[in-house]
Amino acid sequence: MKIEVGNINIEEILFSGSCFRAVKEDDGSITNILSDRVVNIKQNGIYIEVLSSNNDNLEHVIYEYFDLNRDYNKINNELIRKNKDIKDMIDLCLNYRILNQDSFEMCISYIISQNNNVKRISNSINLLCEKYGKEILFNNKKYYLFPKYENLKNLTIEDYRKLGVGFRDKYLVDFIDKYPKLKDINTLSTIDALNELMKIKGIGLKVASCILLFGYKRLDVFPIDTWVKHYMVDNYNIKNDIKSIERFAKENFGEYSGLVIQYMFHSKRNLK
DNA sequence: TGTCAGGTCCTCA
DNA sequence: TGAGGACCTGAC
Repeated sequence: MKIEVGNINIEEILFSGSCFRAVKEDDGSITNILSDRVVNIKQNGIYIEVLSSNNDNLEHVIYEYFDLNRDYNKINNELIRKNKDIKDMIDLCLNYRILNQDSFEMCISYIISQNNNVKRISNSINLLCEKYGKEILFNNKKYYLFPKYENLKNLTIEDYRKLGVGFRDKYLVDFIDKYPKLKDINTLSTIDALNELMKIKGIGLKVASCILLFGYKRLDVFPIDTWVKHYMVDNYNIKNDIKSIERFAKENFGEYSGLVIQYMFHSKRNLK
């Protein structure tokens, strides 16, 4: 299916660090696993050619996943109007979008991500999917969907340890244990949603912020990791502590703080 | 061989 | 209340 996506760069978005399962193929296309299907995407200018294991509602699914219904031009103009000094950075990110990923998958992925590297995070997630996710045959190859709560509810610490998640095994057990009792995050304010997620062992402010940003479309969170800390201290001359950085982001970027942090990553990559 | 990785928890002062 | 060490393990 051919879909017009406009001025975005699929490869840069999928490999920007928030998606752990996309794979680049020899022909330049990218295969990725969404919550209910496998997709293979090849970009040609403002169009993408999508092959999928499931064609139901495919255009809508792609639009949602790449956040194509949101008016980024409007947001960018608003950000630049308030902060003229970030125009150059935003100009490097006009082809970037925040992915809308499955919230359950984001919770588990970002619990695994703490104090970890991307390669190892991907390995653990792929192992988890292979063992407990639904098998899908696509292009004569086996793929595995991310497991559902029901597939994981009886797993033990030892089961997780076998996936190479290390000390995060007990965090995953605690998450699955508390998951059915969690309040509906979509009905909560961002502050309440952060606090609700942080009731789970192994979810601190950074992981909770990432979950809200990539799993719940909340652009007003600011996931501050060591990298963002360095960037903010170097570029904005702020004190090197989370509270100062948080205050600065809130005052300057407001409801789009999370998006601006992603722009910081993305522009830095584009400058390299 | 040692350090580090897109943090969080726990202990102790 | 906050500073600092411990934590799995594979990549570099």
